[in-house]
Amino acid sequence: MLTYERHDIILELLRQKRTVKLTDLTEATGASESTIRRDLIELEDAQKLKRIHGGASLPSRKSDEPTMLDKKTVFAEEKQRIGKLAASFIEDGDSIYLDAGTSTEAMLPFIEAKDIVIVTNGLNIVEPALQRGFRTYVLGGYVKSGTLAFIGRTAAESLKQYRFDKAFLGTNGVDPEFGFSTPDPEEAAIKQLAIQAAQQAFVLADASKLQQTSFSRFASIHDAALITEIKSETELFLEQLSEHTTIEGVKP
Amino acid sequence: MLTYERHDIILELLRQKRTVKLTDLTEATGASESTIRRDLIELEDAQKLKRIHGGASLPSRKSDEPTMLDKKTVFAEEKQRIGKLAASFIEDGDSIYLDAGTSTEAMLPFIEAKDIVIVTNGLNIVEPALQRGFRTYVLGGYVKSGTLAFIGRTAAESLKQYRFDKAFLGTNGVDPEFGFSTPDPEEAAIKQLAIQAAQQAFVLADASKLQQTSFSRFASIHDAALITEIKSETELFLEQLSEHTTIEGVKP
DNA sequence: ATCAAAATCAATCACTTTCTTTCAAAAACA
DNA sequence: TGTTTTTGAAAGAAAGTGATTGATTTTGAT
Repeated sequence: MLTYERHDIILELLRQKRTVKLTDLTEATGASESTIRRDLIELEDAQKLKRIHGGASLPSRKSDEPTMLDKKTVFAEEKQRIGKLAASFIEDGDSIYLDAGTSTEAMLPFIEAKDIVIVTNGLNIVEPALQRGFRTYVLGGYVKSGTLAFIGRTAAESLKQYRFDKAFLGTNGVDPEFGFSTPDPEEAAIKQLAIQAAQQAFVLADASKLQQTSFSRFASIHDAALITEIKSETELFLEQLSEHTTIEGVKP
Repeated sequence: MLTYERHDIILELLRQKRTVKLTDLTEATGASESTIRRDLIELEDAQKLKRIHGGASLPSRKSDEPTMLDKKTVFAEEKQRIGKLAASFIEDGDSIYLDAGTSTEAMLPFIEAKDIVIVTNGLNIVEPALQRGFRTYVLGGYVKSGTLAFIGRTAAESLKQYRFDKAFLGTNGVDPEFGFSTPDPEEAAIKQLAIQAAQQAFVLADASKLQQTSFSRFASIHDAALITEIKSETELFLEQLSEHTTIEGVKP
């Protein structure tokens, strides 16, 4: 087997799994440990991966230390661009639903429309919304500690009292066939009801959510418009997706 | 398992739950306590989390807003004493209602009862309640920007779904004839309903609220027990009042 | 408040796994 | 064939792991 074939196998496995064990690589390639180790050293020199005890992982973007911090800020900037785009769809006098989550929270600073009414199931939405002077209503119900979202029967009942011009939702997965999905079935149920109560529905998704599926589906692709960021690595996927729904994309 | 995978699991659990116990992590990862401890030390060095006795928590964000903090410290000690006394009435398995406001919020750190359910109409109550691991439900409805209280028709409707062992309420006025009162009629309405839905009702009042009346009455003196602090200047008033209702007082 | 019991922690040891270094055999190339 | 490159194996070094011990902190009861 040629050297570069092994390298390709290693990098491909790494892309799939984010971290790989040395034994995974020896099995996948049929080469000995020594050989794989030498491959890893070469690939690390080429900055294609980072060697860790027991295997390898994807390289950290910048100098080793502020990995997480960078990730957060980069992530935050993407969320803000998506939030700004989403906010631009809100018009004066609209009644809107804002799902719990950081994506929808990022919309608030960019909302310029006047006299709007906000309904939300997200604890994190309430304070920023009030601070900006919006009339704000919340669904009641059980508070899920992880996402600070109101879920359950009471939340669903509350939702039936409202009709929205627009609903904005977060998601954990976007897939052409499975549609939009999220890990918690209870949260999915609320999202579903919110979409039903809205004339227009928008799903906000950063690039990491594309081509993913999560446990509970809450809408099919054509039930809501997708608001996301167009990156080179997702461009093809989004193009295919655009046959099934509206896509509003910003470029970084 | 690779070290990095464990680290990811730890951080993910932490994001979900805000605080994690060591035993949670050993179960989730299958690693020993020693290993998890070492992981936590590494992650703390990397500022990814803060180690606490028994586990880990998210690193403290930014310092709290000075205005709110200042406001709290002024009345903090009296409120805490009252809160502690009020919390002592809560028993294992109770379902309790906590009114919006700082007085009731001050109870939370002192609640020792297990398996309680908390229902509240106060945004400020939710996060501290979740942080202490209580099952928490909120009323829905309109959010009043001043007090961060949920009020209005929806809140009232939500309230009808619950029955409480005990309800704890704030007040702006305590008067032998006019009873307990508060400036906002909408908030008064919610308080009234909460008292009706509870087997026992407690009103928390610091000394500044005694011998005061406010615009909207929500209960007469004998509808609820009063929890307050006995100071020399209010001693006489409280003695007179004790003919009409139960008074639970702490001394400074 | 004070004390004892329980839980949690830090430090250490023995053991396992993984890593580096080294060397010789196999493969590739001229 | 002779030379270079690649490969696999082996030995000692380094790192990671789990269990144990005694110290520290927290909890509960008096």
